[in-house]
Amino acid sequence: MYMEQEVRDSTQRVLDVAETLFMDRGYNAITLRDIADELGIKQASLYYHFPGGKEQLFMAMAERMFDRHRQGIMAALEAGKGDLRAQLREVAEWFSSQRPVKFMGMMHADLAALNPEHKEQLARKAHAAMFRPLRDAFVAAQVRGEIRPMHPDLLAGSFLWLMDGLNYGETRSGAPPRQVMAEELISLLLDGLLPRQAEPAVAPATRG
Amino acid sequence: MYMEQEVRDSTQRVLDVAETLFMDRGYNAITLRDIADELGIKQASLYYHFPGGKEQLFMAMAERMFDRHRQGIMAALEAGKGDLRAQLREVAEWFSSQRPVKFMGMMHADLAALNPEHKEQLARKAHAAMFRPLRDAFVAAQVRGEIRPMHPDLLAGSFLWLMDGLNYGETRSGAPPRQVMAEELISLLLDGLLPRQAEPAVAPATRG
DNA sequence: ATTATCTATAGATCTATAGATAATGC
DNA sequence: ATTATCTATAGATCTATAGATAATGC
Repeated sequence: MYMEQEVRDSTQRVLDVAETLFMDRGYNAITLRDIADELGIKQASLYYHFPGGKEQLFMAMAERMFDRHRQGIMAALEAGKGDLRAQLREVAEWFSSQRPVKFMGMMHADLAALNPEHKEQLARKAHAAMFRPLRDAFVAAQVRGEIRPMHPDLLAGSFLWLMDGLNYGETRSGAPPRQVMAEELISLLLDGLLPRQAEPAVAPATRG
Repeated sequence: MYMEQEVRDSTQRVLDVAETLFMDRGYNAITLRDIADELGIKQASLYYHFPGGKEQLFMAMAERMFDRHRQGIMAALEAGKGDLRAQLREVAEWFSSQRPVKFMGMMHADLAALNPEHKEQLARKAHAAMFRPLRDAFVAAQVRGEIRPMHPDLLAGSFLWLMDGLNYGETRSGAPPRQVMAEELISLLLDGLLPRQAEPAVAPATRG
């Protein structure tokens, strides 16, 4: 098992660097040379780890990333179970603990550069890892009556999209910290923008 | 003035194609050959219109696009003046009338490929064209008391970001039409997700 | 023997430049 | 003369392949 450990380590290091660079500047902007330089090795050496070249490296990086997020998101949803606001806070905290995802920037341009099978495969994985668990959480909250009925796909997409958005914009000097912005976004989603009336102790069961 | 008209026409055609391709797949994914092929001309001919090459072409395309959106967004805000929900609907309608912006996908990877001056210039223009008018509208709505106090930058960013998001995702077969999704997003922002109590005829002026 | 790297290089693009050509309108 | 295109090509990358080399652990 020593050998295998060894392999994992150096290959994981390649994936780490690939993830940083690809997520930051996109598939097309990053060359194998960029990745090799960052690792302090030669470009051709990457083919030892990924004989399929750039596309295989990208796929491996993306799949590892989605697996990690699937795990993190599901743990977050479990931790806040029964209370949507708590769940969303846990998910936001998970994201802020991670390298910025730039999930949508990736879905934008990067997927288009892959061959159709790989593209399909990654889109499916992204859906299962990030989208579906969140959508299920929104559906459950609707079943509990915690939130009003609304297209759960739209809700999951909006939440993910907004969380992802926090990772762009280079964090200007004047901007509040990410933690605060995430909390405000959750409040925006749940409470909305219109001023609230004083909350009654018990919600009336009225409906037109 | 005939000549100038002539020049505008063929150059505008180049910009039209450049906008479609660049916005769809990103700066790095699109080559000058792609653009020339789409136009039915040779790659070298593009240098007649843009001697500065690819980067100059991208800048001209982006600036034209932002000028157009500045105009459209300000007209939309004016049309719905005094009522934030009406304003947001008008802006959403404006966006749906336009080629998908993929504004954020662009800010993600594309800007990084430009030289620092161009990058700065474009970021500034994007801010003035799209962000600032919307932020001002949110501030005005807060002053009117139409919405609760909240960081207006975050609101403007979230709204733009969500509108932009509608342009990704390839519009699956099962998904509701963009028009409906935009309306739902506006309702999400303004009304929030929590179930509303029956609305009183007059809002109480209470505050802890 | 296996792991992880290297050098060298072929082949494919891509951007950009130089200079020629055809059509149009004075 | 101006406008808009073309051909040809230099120079710079980039991906990927072939085969050599050094270190480690049996």
